[in-house]
Amino acid sequence: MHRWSELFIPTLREAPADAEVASHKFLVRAGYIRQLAAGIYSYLFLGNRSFNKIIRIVREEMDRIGQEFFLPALHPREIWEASGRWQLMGEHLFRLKDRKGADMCLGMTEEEVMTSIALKELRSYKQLPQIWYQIAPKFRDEPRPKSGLLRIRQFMMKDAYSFDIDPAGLDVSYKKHYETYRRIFDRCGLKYMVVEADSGAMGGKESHEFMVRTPAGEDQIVSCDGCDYAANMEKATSKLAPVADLPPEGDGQPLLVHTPGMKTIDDVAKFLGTSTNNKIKTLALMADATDEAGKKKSRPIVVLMRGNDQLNEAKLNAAVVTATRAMEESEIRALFKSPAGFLGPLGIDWATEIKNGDKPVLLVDKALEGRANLIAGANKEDYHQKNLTPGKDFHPTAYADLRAVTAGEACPKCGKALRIDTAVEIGHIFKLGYRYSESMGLRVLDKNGKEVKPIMGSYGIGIERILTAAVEQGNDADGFWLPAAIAPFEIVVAPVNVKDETVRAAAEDIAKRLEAAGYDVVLDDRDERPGVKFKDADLVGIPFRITVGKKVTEGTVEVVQRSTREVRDVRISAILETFEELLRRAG
RNA sequence: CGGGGCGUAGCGCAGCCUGGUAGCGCACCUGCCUUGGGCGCAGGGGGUCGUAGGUUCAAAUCCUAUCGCCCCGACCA
Repeated sequence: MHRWSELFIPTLREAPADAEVASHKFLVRAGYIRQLAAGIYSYLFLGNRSFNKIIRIVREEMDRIGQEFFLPALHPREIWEASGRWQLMGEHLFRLKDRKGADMCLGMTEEEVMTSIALKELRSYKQLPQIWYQIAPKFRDEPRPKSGLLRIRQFMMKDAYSFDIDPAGLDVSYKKHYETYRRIFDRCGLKYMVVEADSGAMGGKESHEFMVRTPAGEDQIVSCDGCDYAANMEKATSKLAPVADLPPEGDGQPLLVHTPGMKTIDDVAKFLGTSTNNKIKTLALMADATDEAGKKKSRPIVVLMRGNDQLNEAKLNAAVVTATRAMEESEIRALFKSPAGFLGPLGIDWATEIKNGDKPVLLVDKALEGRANLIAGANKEDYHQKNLTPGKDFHPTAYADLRAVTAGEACPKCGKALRIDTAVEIGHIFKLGYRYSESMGLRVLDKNGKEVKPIMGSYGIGIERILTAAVEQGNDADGFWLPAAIAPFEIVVAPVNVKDETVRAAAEDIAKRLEAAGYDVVLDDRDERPGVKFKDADLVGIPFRITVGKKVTEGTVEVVQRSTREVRDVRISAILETFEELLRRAG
């Protein structure tokens, strides 16, 4: 039996000054965690108990679809070199040397190790499909660890990898994970959304993120209350209200207009008496790269958008497959022959495709596709152009969805108003495709004895993010409450006065019986005043409290539900039935 | 990496401007008292003032460097 008086549960009255978000404050105050360094935390008794319960759920569900491995955290450089990520990951990868001077790194994810096992061992289509997973620490040298356990440098991750003979097989493995993830997060008692996501630098096609809404989160999620549409901002779209085009002026050819000193979209629209949505916003960006010879070369990326739309950088990065930065004044003048404020698409020899070629890229947001008689800068100080029609007066390298969705716009599925929330990502599944089997040379023989590349999927769950999200999801001024399935204890039994023998014995008896019935119980047998015990019980995340007080003489105790603070008097003789109802049936 | 803030006892803070040998609350220890929401009284222990160097008779305090932590941004499989 767990007796509080013998346990190390260092609760604090005050949160550390450097904690900002609720989960950080409370996990420290409740004695779950202590910080060792930026983004590195120790889990104490309560934290570790909760952690292990989460892991057990993840393991039970993953065992239904896959096989658990345990892979090294310490990796040789070679396998990362082979996948191309020794370079790609840059400073994010923790690197070190062994005594012989050989380069090593700490695993930030395990595609390389899993694939290297697969490539040595998998020979035949008969061995596929495979789903291999592990639950193990991951290391990422984050430029800015933050918000307690939300973004840390060492964390526990369940990572799984699937190998299939063909895309149809991958669809099956993907779906299995999708369903398994739902079961895991349901069992963990989280309220979450599944959103369409950008697959990021990992490549691949289909991708879903499992998100929990909380102001502490780092991701922006667009969702619809009217239907099941939900997507990451990086991917979200909306049904835009149509904008009336201006009538052509004069002969309909591009028309130079004098706009002295009018540099901003608003200035120009007001000056010309039109809506900002008939004005083109021209964004001058630059993509830096190094060529084979190691020489730096930059390629201009110019983006055109509706006047009052905002660019979503993740969408842009996905479209051009590289990071971009704003152009410097000198670069603007070199390309446009004009100062900023009067930029436009005319008079520049744009590339005809994004890939290859050194010519500047003109990307036009889809919201401008099919529009006519727009207004843009004339690439001449104090002048703009009217009557500009994309495809007629200038030719975009490509059209792409680049605009950031804003709250209140119409859902692309059902048309209701979209909402935008911040959320924390607790899981991510995506179809990797052939990236690693390609780069690392994974091949098996198919039915016809022909060598084929298996297709892979990759699936991750952040263990501490489940805990963090649960705390963010259930807390108040006094502390937090975890779903019973992941709480360190389900019930705390609090005798109001341990010096009162009747009370003490009754509490002891109740705790024993509940424990015998299979509940995780802690008996707060400390010789403390009731207030101290109640405050601690409220703080530490245990979903139920049994208060054993004077009413024991009448055969009654109080059962308090932490989340609602609902109190009910329960006959001691009926205590097991009560929790049967409260915990077992509630799941 | 750019911008900002902070390092003084386990936690929260004051002292620094104007240099004079470190203080408050909570926590902790002992005793008494109390027992349905962090009780009361009395006594007590604990600090290289992040680190290094400098100025000075004297540095938590002034100067320089450095390390660490937090926040905003950039970044984020």
